[in-house]
Amino acid sequence: MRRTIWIYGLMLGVLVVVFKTLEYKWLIKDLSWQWSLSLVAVLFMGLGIWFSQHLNKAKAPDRFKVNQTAIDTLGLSTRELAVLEKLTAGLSNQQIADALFVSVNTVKTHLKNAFTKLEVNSRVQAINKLKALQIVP
Amino acid sequence: MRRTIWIYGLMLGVLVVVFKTLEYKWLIKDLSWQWSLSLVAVLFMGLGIWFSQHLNKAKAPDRFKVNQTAIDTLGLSTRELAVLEKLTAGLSNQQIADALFVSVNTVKTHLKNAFTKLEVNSRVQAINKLKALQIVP
DNA sequence: TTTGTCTTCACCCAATCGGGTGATTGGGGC
DNA sequence: GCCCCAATCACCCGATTGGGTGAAGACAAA
Repeated sequence: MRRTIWIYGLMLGVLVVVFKTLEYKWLIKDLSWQWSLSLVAVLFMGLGIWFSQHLNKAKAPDRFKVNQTAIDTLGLSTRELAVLEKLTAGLSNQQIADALFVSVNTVKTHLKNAFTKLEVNSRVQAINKLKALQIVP
Repeated sequence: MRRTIWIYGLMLGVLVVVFKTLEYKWLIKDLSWQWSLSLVAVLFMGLGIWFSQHLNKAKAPDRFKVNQTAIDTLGLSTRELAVLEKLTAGLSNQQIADALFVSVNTVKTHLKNAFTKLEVNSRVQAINKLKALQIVP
């Protein structure tokens, strides 16, 4: 939002410069009134499109925002989240254990507790719920 | 793309009308040169932003389009796809069997073949690959 | 200090899953 | 007619998973 304000401010500044330039007809002394006007119109329409695209692109690559509220209400711990993240990547319990430098039993415990908190009873259901709750991308 | 062309054509039409209006100063006879120019600039920048947003919104509702090409190159059959779809929903083999009115063994066979074609060896990996290939949402 | 939570690990057991082999049926194409 | 392939099902086996119980250390809060 602050970004938008800055951009509009900048646009107004540019506007002033262009007007001053046109006012004294430094560059366009040979151009007629209509032509200079259309130039300005096209220029600013282009700028509008460009800025809009830019703003959109800035927020469009729908970068994932973790839903911390959901994590808190579910009561998922740090370690449980780490295990779930690996789970989402398609790793087996043994692979998760290797990745996190813990025993398979530990991974199983974390997953058991996480499943209980998520109210699911399979890995795929867990993943679907995590995605639905915006806890993982 | 054709849509864009239409819009730009329309914009040019509006441009002409505005210029004619300004040329004869029907509405702005009391306005100074700078003010009318800034009016045009702001107006067209706004139009540019508006059109850009509009175009973006038109294509943004990223509704899912099945990647039939990927399905064909992988050689996934109709039944395999049906099973994979249920799999994605988080169903167990038995639940898939009940949903599709076939035996669990059949489901297992389809899944086995599908896994081979997808070059994966677990349900979660299969889901990840299917999503990456845009075969399921 | 006691309590509670998080993290770690172990053992057990039933259910499920992944993977292999083999067989039958029906439809389409040669 | 013959062949191929999708679809269906069966059986087997080892690996994995889901779920239960228990316990120990660490650490923060009461």
